[in-house]
Amino acid sequence: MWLRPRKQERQTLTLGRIVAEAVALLDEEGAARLTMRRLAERLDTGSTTLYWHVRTKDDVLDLALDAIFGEVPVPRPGPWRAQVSELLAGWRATLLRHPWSVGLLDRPMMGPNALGRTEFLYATLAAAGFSGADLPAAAHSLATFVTGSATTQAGERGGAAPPEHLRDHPTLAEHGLDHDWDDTFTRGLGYLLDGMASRVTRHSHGSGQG
Amino acid sequence: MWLRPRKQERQTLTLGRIVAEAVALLDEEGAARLTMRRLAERLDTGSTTLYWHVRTKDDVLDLALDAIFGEVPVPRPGPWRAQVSELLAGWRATLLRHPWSVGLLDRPMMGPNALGRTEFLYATLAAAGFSGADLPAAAHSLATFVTGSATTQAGERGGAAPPEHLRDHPTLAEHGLDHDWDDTFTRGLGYLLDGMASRVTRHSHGSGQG
DNA sequence: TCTATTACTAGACCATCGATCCGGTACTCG
DNA sequence: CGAGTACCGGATCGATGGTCTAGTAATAGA
Repeated sequence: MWLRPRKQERQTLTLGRIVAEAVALLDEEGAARLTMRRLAERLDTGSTTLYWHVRTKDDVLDLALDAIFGEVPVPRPGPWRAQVSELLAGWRATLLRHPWSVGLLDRPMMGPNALGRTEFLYATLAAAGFSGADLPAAAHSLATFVTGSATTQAGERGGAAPPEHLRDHPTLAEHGLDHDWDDTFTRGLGYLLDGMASRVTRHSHGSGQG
Repeated sequence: MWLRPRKQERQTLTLGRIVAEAVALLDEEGAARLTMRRLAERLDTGSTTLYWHVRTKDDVLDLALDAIFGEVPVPRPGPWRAQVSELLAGWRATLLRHPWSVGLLDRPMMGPNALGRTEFLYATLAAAGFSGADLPAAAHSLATFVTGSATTQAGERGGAAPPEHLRDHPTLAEHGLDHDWDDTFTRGLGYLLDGMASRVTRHSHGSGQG
């Protein structure tokens, strides 16, 4: 009776609390150790209760993924190239801050936070002069570039390749092992933006088809 | 007695057969339904037996992923831009032909087939004039581009976003919903290669630092 | 021909997982 | 006060990844 916790002291379970705790658990222990039971335990409740707020475990993952997209700052107005660079840098930082996220990058990202950033990207590029087929191509190229880059970097951790394999791959062994990931990202993004910029300046009056 | 299968008729279990059957199972039913038991059943053996040839289920996945990389054709000699385009087109086609693969693209890809393609990419770019920090940057940009592009496309399947969400995202709604994935890929790769080409022609005598 | 060793197979089993059944509790509205 | 509703959770189900341990077929050595 007296041991029974008073309802008012105990925070009521909300979907927001579930998602926040899921992100914390994922950050601390990784995707493989996210369990409905463990998540419920951290929320001081039974695993069954979670299913009142959520339909499946996949829902939790979708929600958690979109939640961290909310951390990506949306740049203030400015030159389109600076805006894009800033958005992508923040995006990449968020993905790397939550390494479990890269394992979830398959699956449609249709949450409000993800859609908001994508909309910003589209709008920025449209304002910069991209139109027709160039607009989705440019937007997807950039989005693809961040997610792919973060995926590669986050997956690479844990030691280099065994020497036996690398003996047959001289160029790879010489340049590919340890390198500055930040520089690689910035430099690669530079290539992409350079190519995009030359396209938009040359074709600012319309969109090419081939 | 007579029902007992003769040993000679029954094919002996090899790691190669396991991997081949795993790829077939993944192709047919997807990653979620790959089970050691189900895989064993298809091979007409017990699930325990698989663990003699393989340490964990993750091993099977690593092996299967590298196996399909073996399907990616390595281009014959030619201009570097054509070689890169051909390699990436084949790479992308393979990933899309085995949609489960994009969910495995986190995790280090250190199998012989993956390393071989990466080595080819490095070597081609090195021969094209990329050096210093530009070499890993260019190679990673391209690898990142294919994997990210295939991931986005394979994950997007299954219907567009609910209209309620899209109402707040006009630019996205207008251009982003249905588009030609092949064209988007080719065009985006064009941006990237354009940017890379201008870099290598201008700096063919050395590598820049900024 | 007997025996020891090696390569391989598999049934029973364990802890754990996602998800559900069904019985509760507490608050609200009439 | 009584009925309805939003929320909670113990027990449980089927399935999973992986191990223990007992086995079998084939070969090598004497």
